[in-house]
Amino acid sequence: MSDLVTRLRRHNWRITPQRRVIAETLEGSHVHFTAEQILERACARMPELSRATVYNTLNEMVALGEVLELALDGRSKRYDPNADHEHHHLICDGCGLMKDVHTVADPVEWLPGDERHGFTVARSSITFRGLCPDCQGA
Amino acid sequence: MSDLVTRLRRHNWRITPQRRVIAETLEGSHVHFTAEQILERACARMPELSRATVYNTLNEMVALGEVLELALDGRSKRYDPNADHEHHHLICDGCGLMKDVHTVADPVEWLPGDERHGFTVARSSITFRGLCPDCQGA
DNA sequence: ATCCTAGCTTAGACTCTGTCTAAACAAAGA
DNA sequence: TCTTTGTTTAGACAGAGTCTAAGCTAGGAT
Ligand SMILES: [Mn+2]
Ligand SMILES: [Mn+2]
Ligand SMILES: [Zn+2]
Ligand SMILES: [Zn+2]
Repeated sequence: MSDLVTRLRRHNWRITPQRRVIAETLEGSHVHFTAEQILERACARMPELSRATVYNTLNEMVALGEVLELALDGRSKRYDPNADHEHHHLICDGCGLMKDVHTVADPVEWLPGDERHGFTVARSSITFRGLCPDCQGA
Repeated sequence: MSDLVTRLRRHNWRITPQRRVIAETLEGSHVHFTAEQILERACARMPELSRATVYNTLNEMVALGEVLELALDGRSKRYDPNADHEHHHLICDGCGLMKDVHTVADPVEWLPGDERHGFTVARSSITFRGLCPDCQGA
C-alpha cells in the first residue's frame, strides 16, 4: 500500500498544491469524511481553497479508481482512500460510527449462478449494521 | 407473503385513500421506484395527491419496517416493498438495471468475530455490481 | 524571455432531493 | 353536535452537489 499521492501520480495526473492538500487530508484521516469535512480540514492548511475544487478533485480521484465513494445513507457521500484494500463496512445504527471490516472470502462466490440473471458480476460491497459497544447500553 | 396494504393494516395504521394509492403503486411495480416516480404514477390515479404526502407516507412505511429504503448511488433514494423477503441487489454499471438476488446464507456469518469490533451485528446488505446482458456488448 | 495554450481554480448561481410549516381538512369519540 | 386528534396540502426552505464563466497557472513553442 503506497500513499494516495504516489498512486495518483502514476496516472500522469497533475499534482497541484490544492490536489495535494485534498489527497493528504483524505489519507491522513483513517475515517470516512464527507466532502464538506474535507473542505473544512483542507482549508486549515490552504484557506483560499474552494468548494468546487474539493468536489472536482474528489470526483476525479474516484474516476481514477484511487478513492471509493460511499453512498450509505442518502445524506452526504463519504470518501474512502483505501481503494486498494478490498474491504467492507460496519456501521452503528445508534451513532453512525463506521469501521472497515474484512470477510473470509469474496461475496461474489456466494451468489449462485442462477441468481445472476446473465450479468457479469465484477464486485460487491457489504454494509453490516448493528450497535457499537458504546450504544449497546442504551 | 401478504400484500403491503394488509401488512400495514396490522400496525393499526390508518389506511387513507392517499396511503392506499401510494402502497399499491409501490407494490404493483416489481422495480425499485424513487419517491418522484411514485408521485408521478400515483397522481395518475389521484391527481390532487401532494409531494409531501408521498414523502411522509414512504417514511412512515419505512419506520414501520414494511418498506426498505435503498440509498445506493447518492441520488434519489429508492423504495422496496419486499421488506419481508430477505434479499440483496445486483446493479448494472452500464444502465442502472437493478435485480433482487438471494445468497446461499446470511452474510453476517461471514464476518469473523475479530472483525466485529465489539458490535452486535444485526443485519447486512450486499450490493453486487457488474454488467447486465444488454450492456455486455458495448 | 515572451507568447500561447491547455488545464486548473474560483465564486456564486443553480438544480435536485427531501424536509418543514402553517393552514385546511377529515374522521373518530364524547 | 362538538372536540380532539390525526392527515393532507402548497409552498417555503435546506442541504448536497453541479455548472458556468471568468481568471489564473504552468509548460511548451518560438
Ligand atoms: Mn473503508
Ligand atoms: Mn429489492
Ligand atoms: Zn454507536
Ligand atoms: Zn445494463
